Amino acid sequence: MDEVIFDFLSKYIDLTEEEKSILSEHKLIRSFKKGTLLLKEGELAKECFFILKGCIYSYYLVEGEVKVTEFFVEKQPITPVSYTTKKESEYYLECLEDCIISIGSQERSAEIMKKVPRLAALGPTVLEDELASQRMKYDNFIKLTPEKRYQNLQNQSPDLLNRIPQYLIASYLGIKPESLSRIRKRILK
Amino acid sequence: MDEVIFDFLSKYIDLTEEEKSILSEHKLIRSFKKGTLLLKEGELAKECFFILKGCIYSYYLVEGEVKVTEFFVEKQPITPVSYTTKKESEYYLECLEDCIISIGSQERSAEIMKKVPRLAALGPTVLEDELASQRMKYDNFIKLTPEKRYQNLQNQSPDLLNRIPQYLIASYLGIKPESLSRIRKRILK
DNA sequence: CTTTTTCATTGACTTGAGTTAAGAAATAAC
DNA sequence: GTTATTTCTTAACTCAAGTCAATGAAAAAG
Repeated sequence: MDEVIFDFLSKYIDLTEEEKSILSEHKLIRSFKKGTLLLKEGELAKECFFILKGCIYSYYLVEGEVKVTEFFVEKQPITPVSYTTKKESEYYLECLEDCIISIGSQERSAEIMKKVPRLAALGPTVLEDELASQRMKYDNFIKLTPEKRYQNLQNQSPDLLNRIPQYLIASYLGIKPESLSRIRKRILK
Repeated sequence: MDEVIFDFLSKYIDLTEEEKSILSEHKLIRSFKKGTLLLKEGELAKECFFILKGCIYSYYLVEGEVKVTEFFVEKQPITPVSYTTKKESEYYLECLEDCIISIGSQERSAEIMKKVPRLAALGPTVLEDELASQRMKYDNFIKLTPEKRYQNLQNQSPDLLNRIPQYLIASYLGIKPESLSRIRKRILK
């Protein structure tokens, strides 16, 4: 299970066996049932997450309507805006499947940094990556029609389409489930 | 003119007069005429910018169509994605007005960091701020209709509406100029 | 296995944005 | 100040997404 974490970190840094075992000691891993809310609107996020198994999605509730902004799966870190800004969260984080998650906190991070100082340098890099992908996400949304967005999703992460109910995919694409149904029908021809 | 820079930096750090004068010495300031392209699609961004005066916008060209993603005005830093990723830019940066801009580069940043080491700590913070605002931008786009987006813009940055031609505002909102015209008419009632 | 609930599809209709084209208004150029 | 160019508005029409409602399919609960 730890391999999932090390695999993620290997993109940024080569860890020694010693360092890996320090990380293994310090990590906090928990399981959550499908439907569990990891973060609610109005709450302060005191934790950040790394998905070992399962799937999580973030959404706003706008006038009673769910507006999905992102899906997260294995090997992805989730740093809630509220975790960095220390302000109340405006969105929800919910488990879409039964999940196994590694949980981070400011204290635990500080502790680990002390023992593996090399990890500190990695912070800004991960930030940069997240900023870049966030921009891409926005830019794609601006540039493409719902239909193109769906086709993009099909090509870039076909796994998500098999794993996630269509009404949530629709919301993520910025349309209603009925419209997604029609788009799918249109594409088949 | 330097005051614009110090004013921006004061959000993150209190500089001594000495430090300020070091910055003043090292900065590179240039003027550009309206219409100048600071970055083109396919180019590698070797510079980042800080606007002292004027207005810049970023846009994609999708099948001959301009898709505006952002407007930048005084006191705003612009770090092109291409500057951090070192890959060819996918979008353009263009001066919407005559501009006075402070220009940054990796080399010059490194030099300044050497003389004012305290500035280094500021990097991740600025990154975090940018990530947060980028996320907000995306989330607003997802959550709101074009009409609401326009009203938001009216409330949050009325200055932009007076400064920027409406057909670019329309593009920024994700609609055509004709639709924005109609929205404005609808709102007036 | 059966029932219940949730999710996906379809159809008829409404609504708002896109398109095309024309003309008015505002800016820039001379 | 006049002309030329760019920008904004309006109108008629098309089209895709929203809405409402019904039905069918799939998944969860019993």
